[in-house]
Amino acid sequence: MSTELAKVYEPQNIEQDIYNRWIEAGAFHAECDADYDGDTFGMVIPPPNVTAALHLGHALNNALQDVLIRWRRMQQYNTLWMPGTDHAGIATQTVVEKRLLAEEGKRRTEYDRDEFVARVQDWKDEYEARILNQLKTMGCSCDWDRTRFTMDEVCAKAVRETFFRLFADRLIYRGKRLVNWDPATQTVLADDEVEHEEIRGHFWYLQYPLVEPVTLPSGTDVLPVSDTHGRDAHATTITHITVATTRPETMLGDTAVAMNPKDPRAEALAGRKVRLPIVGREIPIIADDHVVAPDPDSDDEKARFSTGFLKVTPAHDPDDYQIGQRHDLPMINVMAPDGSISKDHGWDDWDAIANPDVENIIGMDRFEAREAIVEFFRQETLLEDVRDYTHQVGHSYRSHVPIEPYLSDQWYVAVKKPIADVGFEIADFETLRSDGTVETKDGVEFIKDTDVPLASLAGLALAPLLADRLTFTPERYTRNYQTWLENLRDWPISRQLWWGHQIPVWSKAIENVDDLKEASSVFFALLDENLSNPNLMFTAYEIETQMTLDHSRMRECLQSDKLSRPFYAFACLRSDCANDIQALEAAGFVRDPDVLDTWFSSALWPFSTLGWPDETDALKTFYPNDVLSTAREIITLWVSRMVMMGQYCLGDIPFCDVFIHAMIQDGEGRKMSKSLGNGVDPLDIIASHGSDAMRYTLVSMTTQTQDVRMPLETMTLPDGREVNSSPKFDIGRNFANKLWNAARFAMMKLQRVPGWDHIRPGDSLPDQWILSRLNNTVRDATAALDGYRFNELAERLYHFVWDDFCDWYLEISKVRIADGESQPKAVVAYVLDAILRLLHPIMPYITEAIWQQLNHVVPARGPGDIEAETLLVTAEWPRADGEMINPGAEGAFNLFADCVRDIRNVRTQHNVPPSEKVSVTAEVVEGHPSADILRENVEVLKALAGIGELTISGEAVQQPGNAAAINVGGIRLYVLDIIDVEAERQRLEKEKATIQKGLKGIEGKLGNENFLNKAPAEVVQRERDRLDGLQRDLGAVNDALAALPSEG
RNA sequence: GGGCGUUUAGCUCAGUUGGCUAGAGCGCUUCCCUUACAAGGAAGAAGUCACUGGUUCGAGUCCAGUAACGCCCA
Repeated sequence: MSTELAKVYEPQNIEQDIYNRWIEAGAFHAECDADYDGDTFGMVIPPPNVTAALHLGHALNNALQDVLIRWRRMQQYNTLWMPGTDHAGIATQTVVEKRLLAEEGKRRTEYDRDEFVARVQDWKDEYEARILNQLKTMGCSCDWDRTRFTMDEVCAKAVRETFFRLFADRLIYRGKRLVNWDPATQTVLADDEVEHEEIRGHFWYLQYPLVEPVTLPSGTDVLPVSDTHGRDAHATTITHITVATTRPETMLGDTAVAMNPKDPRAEALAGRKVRLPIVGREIPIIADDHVVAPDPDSDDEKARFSTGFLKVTPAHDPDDYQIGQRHDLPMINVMAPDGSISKDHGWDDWDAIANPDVENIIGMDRFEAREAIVEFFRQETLLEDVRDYTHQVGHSYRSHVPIEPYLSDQWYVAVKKPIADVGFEIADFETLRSDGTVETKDGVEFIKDTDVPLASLAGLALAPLLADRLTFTPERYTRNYQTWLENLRDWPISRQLWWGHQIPVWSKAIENVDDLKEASSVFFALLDENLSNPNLMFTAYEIETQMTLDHSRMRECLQSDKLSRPFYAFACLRSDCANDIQALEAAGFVRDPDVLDTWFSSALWPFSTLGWPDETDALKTFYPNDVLSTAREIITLWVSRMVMMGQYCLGDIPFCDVFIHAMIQDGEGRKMSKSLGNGVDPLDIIASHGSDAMRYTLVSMTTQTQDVRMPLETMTLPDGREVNSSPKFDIGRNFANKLWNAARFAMMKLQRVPGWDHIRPGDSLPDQWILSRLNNTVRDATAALDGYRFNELAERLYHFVWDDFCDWYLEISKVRIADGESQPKAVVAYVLDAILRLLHPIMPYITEAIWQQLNHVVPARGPGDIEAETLLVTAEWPRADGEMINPGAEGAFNLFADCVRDIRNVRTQHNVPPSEKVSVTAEVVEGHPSADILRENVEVLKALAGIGELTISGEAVQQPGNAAAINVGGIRLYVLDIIDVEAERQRLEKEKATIQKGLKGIEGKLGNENFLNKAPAEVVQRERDRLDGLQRDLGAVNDALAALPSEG
């Protein structure tokens, strides 16, 4: 490295080299020793999806994490920041499918599974490399040797083990349920993968003819749907009823019409039948409390639109599903997985009802079918009305198409089922019991006021929060987490995808005794004489009742050789033991083709990455971790499940602090996204501004709010590309440049630096002051980090460096060094040293670069004259020395600085060019500290304020004519030979007005009896002191005004 | 419908337990290419702290309500 620093900071020249040095030094690598008993600090990276390269949100989150880990590393903790990526099942599969379709014109189903997965693997390899490179470019100090991927062998083992344990604990079951189905990607989605969007749709009012006309008793009028229809209110015989629906296409699967039992018409109508148009199916009218009675004046929108009759489609609507369960209605599924109308997926009465009208609709897409059906009703004059209706419709968070409630077999995790044996002492349980936040119902402990059993997966996740062991910053997110868990439903974990962890369950339909025999032979073959096999777990699911058979029942069936009802037999394997698989498959068992929800593997991330279920040293050293930093939208999807699984698998929470960072929006408050074209690529910012500048800006923007806006502008990179950027990043770039130049200047001056032990900073006001400021800064910066107050950290350091160090201390040092003093050199070296340490977590590259140079120039600096550490990355974080915090010196220095500022102000007001020296007479009060302050810093004052002649007088001075008078805390300064009397008068009048404004406020307070009586004495005293000061200032201004030569 | 957030200078935002003559960065005005830095220096202008009430000696800060915008959940 050259001894000279470039004039302008050019990050591109140094970042790569410095990163390599850190890697070579192994600075990011955590040594794991199970016996290590020092402080550890661990974090896992929220594994970025391999779907796409990182965006600015990632840059923010990872910058914050890097700040934390670097800070703790400097505090000499044994630190681990675990890196890696997430396979992001549905998302990645979707983008790869799109690419294959675009580039090769082939659909997924035209490949076989292995072939397709290999293509996704290629994509993953490409993006994983890109992502890791992005992180490294940003300066992230992850332990790269440990980089994991949610589908690699280590993580897969943890997934497998967890699945097996859950399965063995009867917490995983298979069920036919109405799920959130994405017809585009053709997979089930969890509730939280569904986004609700406001849609302008319609309510269609469809008439269903009654099989026989019904006469209503008088006084039970059919309420008109709309006034324009002017139905005869006295009619008592009706031939049809009218249902209102937003999804007419589902009528093909209607199996009832429901009405509220309190509806006056219900008595006459319930139990009657209607004939479903198109389909011809006869379906009953039933009474169910769920139905909302019509009320045109209601606040409830549903009531305003309701006719009182609800078409019931149990296979295509969650509410209808519930009604169907209550009334034992048939479930008729009229759709194929792609959302088209189909007779082949559970349309049980097809043979009975098939007719040309309905056959015509088969094969149509659901939206096409909707139009066709509406048209049919219109043609048949059965369409009574169409009304506009704006409502929330669930959309897939991946494909963005409307979700279809769809009946299908899925695997679930039972989140509120009591766990027979948790297997660990959960510390939180005892805390909650003694808090009284546990109540026992029917022998089961519940978390108070919830239906969450303490010893359930939801309970395990909730307990540490309620016991205050898990905390969120900002605190308000606690509630998100809590309410979500309290209202949690079972977690559907199977996904109809190829990219992911394939479910380790083999199944076989047991329909007759031969099946049973075949199955039992393989069961017994795989069990040992104790009827056990640690690698194997059986369970079963009765097809008719949809009930999971318990273990003893199954064994009964097996041993009795009798089969009362058909069922599915399931075998879960803990590992892919070839022997077991072979035996199962030979007996007709087939492995479930589905894969697990991505979040299942993400939930294990904090310990799967550490090698669990093996008892590795890494696990012993770093589990539990300390902090998780992430975005708020995955608190439920991810954070809660990590806690759940950490507790379930290891008996402890994976981290105790969760920091939720803000979402970066564009200048208009919109989410950044590719489709809007308002995304920002971190690498572009790094290319133009440098990594440190980007990091500094992001950190300084991190307040406790939910969103931050980033006004965008287009920028041209050196390579000519036009990219999105933001003027905000200039903040960081300018600051980096300032620091660079300050260091450059300092090091130009740092020859023959005296040892710290040979200087006496206590003798010099500027030295005392800067050291006091420094130690305040160290204290505040550390406290800010402790409290995750990132913006405070950034701003505190900014102002210390720029204002205190550069604008004042260095400027003063120039004068003193020129004057032959060497002491400021030692102080500069020491303060710069501390600045580099303090800024390193935010701006690692530039600080390390300067550090290397400083080590070269002044290897030992600061108290003790100890040689500084070779690398800043592992150097020690400064500790605040309370002895050096000196409010007296700070006050004195402020007085001095005010003198400088006021003289400069006067110069500007009177248009004195910077090059021109002025003469100043200062009148001080002998014996007052201010007298010494001026006398001891004469040369500095002269230089900073551009003074030629400076006279300091302890005697009262007659205000010279042609002089501007300044009053600073008891010092009177006369700037001589100021010629512009009018400008001076204006300046003084303005000052007077300011003083009077202040006086008015204070006098108001002090004139208020209540203030004097009720406000704390110290506040009253402070006001009195301020009053004195202002009155003195006012007197001085008045004197000065009086002394001005009269006009003309 | 339930929950949360935001509303402070032209823009982006700070403002800890109420004590404020309300701050920062950018932008703006004036001067300065002064031997670290023009990505800089010096000086300056700029705000009924969304609105309405209340509590208090005292409210940007606490409470209640209103409005606008945004996010999450159902």
